[in-house]
Amino acid sequence: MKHSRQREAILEYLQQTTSHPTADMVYLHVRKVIPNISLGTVYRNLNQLVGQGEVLRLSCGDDCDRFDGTVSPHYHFRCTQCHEVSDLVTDPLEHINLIAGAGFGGRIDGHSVYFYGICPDCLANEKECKIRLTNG
Amino acid sequence: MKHSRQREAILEYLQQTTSHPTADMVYLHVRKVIPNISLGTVYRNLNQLVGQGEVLRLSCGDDCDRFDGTVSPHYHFRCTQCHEVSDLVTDPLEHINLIAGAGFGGRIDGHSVYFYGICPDCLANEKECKIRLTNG
DNA sequence: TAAAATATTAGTAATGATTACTATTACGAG
DNA sequence: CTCGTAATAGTAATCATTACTAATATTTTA
Repeated sequence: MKHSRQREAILEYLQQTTSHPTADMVYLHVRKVIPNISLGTVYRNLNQLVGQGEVLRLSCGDDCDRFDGTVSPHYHFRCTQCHEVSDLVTDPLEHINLIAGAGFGGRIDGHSVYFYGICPDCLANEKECKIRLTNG
Repeated sequence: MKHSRQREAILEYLQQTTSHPTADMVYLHVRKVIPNISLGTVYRNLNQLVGQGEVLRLSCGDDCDRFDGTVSPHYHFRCTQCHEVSDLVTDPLEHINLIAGAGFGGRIDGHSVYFYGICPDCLANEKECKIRLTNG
């Protein structure tokens, strides 16, 4: 399917960043290229791209959704301290669909996994704090 | 911790139902016992119960959160057709924390998994439809 | 016990992400 | 080019959730 200029710019940004921006962050960035694009257009095109499987929607329990231009199977990690969402390099766990499907009357098409904990940066800061508390 | 009458009623309802109600559904049910309870009170107490680990919050990418009074480890399935959320009887997959943690600089505290697909009921209806389409 | 301190509430207003709407603009087929 | 369709910008509306406040309930303390 051919993309409009606006949709193309949104997709390009998502494919080129490793962050997992919210709709608002996408809006702010794409405005640098198309200054008068509207937020509604961003939402509409994000939904369309998700529907076509060209973009992933991440709902990790934050107040707002995030979007990911990398559609190959991978998992996500959310820091419970800074709320940053990052990719996790792990082999896909396709077998868990089978485990879950055993004895289930329905059809399992897939799964999404969100790991949570403290990210490397916050962990470093935490340690730093403890050292500071101990020494001072 | 001692619960107020309102919080007790909310917790009781969540522990006794196998559905995974939204805050609004909790509100509607608890109103049968405490008719003038306010929606804000429901939200405030749900947040408090979640914070204390007495209730789970489910964020499966629906527009609104759902709540679960069963806190022992288990997984959830969301039907992409009727949007119903149900429990899935499966062994906990604790080992995937280790798999994911390999080579990751941060600390992984846990994970949440949502399976999706077609639930038994919708699957039955779908088949029925196809039969009907074929025959008529 | 009663008075004072604290916690919780009902009700309502505010917030913020997302969607709906509408008049206008871009664009491909004939 | 001209018509018809699709997409847009801008704005208003929606809906889940949170914030606020004056009033009520509960606990503490004397």
